[in-house]
Amino acid sequence: MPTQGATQIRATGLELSVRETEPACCVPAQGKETLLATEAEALALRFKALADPNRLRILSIVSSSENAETCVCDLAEPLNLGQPTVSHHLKIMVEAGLLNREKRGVWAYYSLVPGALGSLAATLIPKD
Amino acid sequence: MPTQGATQIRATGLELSVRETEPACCVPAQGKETLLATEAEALALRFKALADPNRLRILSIVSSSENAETCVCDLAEPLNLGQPTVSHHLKIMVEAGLLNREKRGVWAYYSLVPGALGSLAATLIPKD
DNA sequence: TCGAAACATCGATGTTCGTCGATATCTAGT
DNA sequence: ACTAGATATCGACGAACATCGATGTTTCGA
Repeated sequence: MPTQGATQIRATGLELSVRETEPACCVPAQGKETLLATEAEALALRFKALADPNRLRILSIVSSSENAETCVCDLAEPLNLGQPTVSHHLKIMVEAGLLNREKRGVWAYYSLVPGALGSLAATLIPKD
Repeated sequence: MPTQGATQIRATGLELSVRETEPACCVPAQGKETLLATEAEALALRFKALADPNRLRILSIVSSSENAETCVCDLAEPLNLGQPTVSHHLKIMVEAGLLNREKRGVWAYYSLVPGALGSLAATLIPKD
């Protein structure tokens, strides 16, 4: 249950009963739309893909590899992780749209989705 | 041990007779430093602060507020969250270096740390 | 056709996380 | 000092997560 005081001020929209005694806290964003819940959820999904140390290192390895292509066996060893764990992390980043997966023969090659990290970064800078 | 290092590890006395027939998989990054575990952990901590829908909406509200300052009571209602939950999210983002907290009287005002989001975004762009 | 290798998927487990209610702390005004 | 309001902290609970071992799937070579 929310408290009453601030709610009334908000409901009426402007500063009617509040005199100079109040420093006008709890006056929310002027009706402007904030991030919708659905967009926030989608964005959070992509940041969640970056919110793990091992996934960041995977990205680092993939992006610095020779042809910008890496297979699972290249990752498990330097990260000290089991192969199923690496596959799991890769899947998360593929589903987040950060990595491409291409299967050639027995191997699966992973590469950065061009511009994916850039567009994510663009959502962070306030300028528009 | 960069270039050939992992190859001999994988060999283990069996098949190192691979010639031009193989596309040379499992040849890891040639000596290129990947993200150290400690840096990855620190970076992941900051991305973790962005990996929640409600925290992203809090950032959106804070950054679009009039004076770029918001108090807790401005956030609890539009997000449909309890006050303790909002305080908890704010604390996480303050500890991640994304938000400033300034207490004036009874209220606590939160604002963006200038450049914090920008520097985080900078870690995402491949940057050549 | 069989077996080996690379990778994905499944099931389980211990940990972290988001949320809430209750409570503590801190401040301003009476 | 006392009270009321804003915020922080605490303890608990359910959901989500990272990791692992075991197993399934696919591909290639013998």
